[in-house]
Amino acid sequence: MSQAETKIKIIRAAEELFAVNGFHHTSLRSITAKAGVNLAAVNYHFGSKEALLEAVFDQHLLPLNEIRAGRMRGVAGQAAKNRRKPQLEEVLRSFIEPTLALMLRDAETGHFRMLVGRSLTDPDETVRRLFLDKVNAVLQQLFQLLCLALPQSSPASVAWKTHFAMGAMGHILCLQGPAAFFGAVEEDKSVDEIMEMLINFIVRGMEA
Amino acid sequence: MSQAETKIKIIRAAEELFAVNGFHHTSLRSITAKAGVNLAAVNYHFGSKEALLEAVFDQHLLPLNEIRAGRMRGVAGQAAKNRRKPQLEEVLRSFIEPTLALMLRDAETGHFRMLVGRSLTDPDETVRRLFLDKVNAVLQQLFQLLCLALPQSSPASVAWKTHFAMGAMGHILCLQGPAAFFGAVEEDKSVDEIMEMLINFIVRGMEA
DNA sequence: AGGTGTTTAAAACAACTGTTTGAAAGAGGC
DNA sequence: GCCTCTTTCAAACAGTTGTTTTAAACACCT
Repeated sequence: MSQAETKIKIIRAAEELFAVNGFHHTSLRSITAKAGVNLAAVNYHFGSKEALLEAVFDQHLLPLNEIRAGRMRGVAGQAAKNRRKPQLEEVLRSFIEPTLALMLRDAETGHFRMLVGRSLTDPDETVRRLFLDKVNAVLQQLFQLLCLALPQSSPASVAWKTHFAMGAMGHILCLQGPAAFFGAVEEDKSVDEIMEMLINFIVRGMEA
Repeated sequence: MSQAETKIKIIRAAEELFAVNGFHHTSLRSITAKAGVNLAAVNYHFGSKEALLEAVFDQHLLPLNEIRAGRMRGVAGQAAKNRRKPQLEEVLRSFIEPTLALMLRDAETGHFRMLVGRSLTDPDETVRRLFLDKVNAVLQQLFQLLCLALPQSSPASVAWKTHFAMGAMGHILCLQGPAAFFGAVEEDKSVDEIMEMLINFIVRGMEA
């Protein structure tokens, strides 16, 4: 088995187990068993359990950050060229659409969705820091753009509204399988419908 | 030392450590060390670590649930008496105000705030279930009331909007200390200002 | 083929976990 | 005083964790 194969098998297994059981609740033994590799392979290929988590993050987050940053630059550029402020909905779409497209649309990354949702508020400081460092730059970019889109709001207000928005988005990423929290009523919505509802919810909320 | 004293000292120490480090990252040894009691005291007085977590939840959640349920019944009763639908903002206030009043106002329970915020999406199924079982009834009550307040929305839509709202509220409960995420701009807001912003955000979002 | 560097394998390591034990100390009634 | 019940204590238990170690297997080049 080639080096790349083993690493990929480990990452795949780790992604699922980290997402479902959490980082700390997942043992290297369960990862390597699921991946069909030897226990020592993780430390050989990645160095440590924590470095493995970082590899899982990077695999999806690095490309996603590229896309989000690109779209946000596009929105900012268009606004600057036309000498007007960026549209609130445009700004939010440039961040949310790529995020949820990756997280919700693709069945393959369904597990990664939960991992991201929980990493925002993981009880473990290590996990939180690792994740936040990966997305900090793009979050700052989003905040700057929102300040331009909402010139009548103070930066402090925009900051809190951004927190509300992140909370709303992050929470639905955490939901397990068919989310039957309030009866079974949530199920009869498509992913796109949910995303449109979320964007609408946040736009109206931020305009307030 | 009386039995009650020891139990209270353990609960206090556990509340803080569970909130800051998470349930699984907190060892019984660190709890008993902080509380100044013997290691075996937890299992003697509570039976298990999990039962201790439940005791921490109950101490704050049982009274809080009473208050929330009472206020929501009040709103529902007034609406029924006047033969009109309940006001959306009234409904949300009856749930959010008691919650945030307990969580944010009281410095003593600042730790419990984080514990609640994280329990909603804790990676550990045990913690999540334990918490959700404690708040499930009042969440269902909230959902029913929101359906009445938003008759033009389908139950499925209301369910998702409720998820968004819970996410926004839960997320700000998780924030650590002075939340300096986007510069240091979040700090110059009082707790009441934040709560009003949050209610406003959710009301507008749900009306959409 | 032979040698070289990389990858796997099983076992052991040291540290930590929640829980249990059995004896010691304490409290309260008579 | 003594007796009984409750509470504390230090020690040990059994299990799991991430990480190392040492040797074997493999792949690849000359």
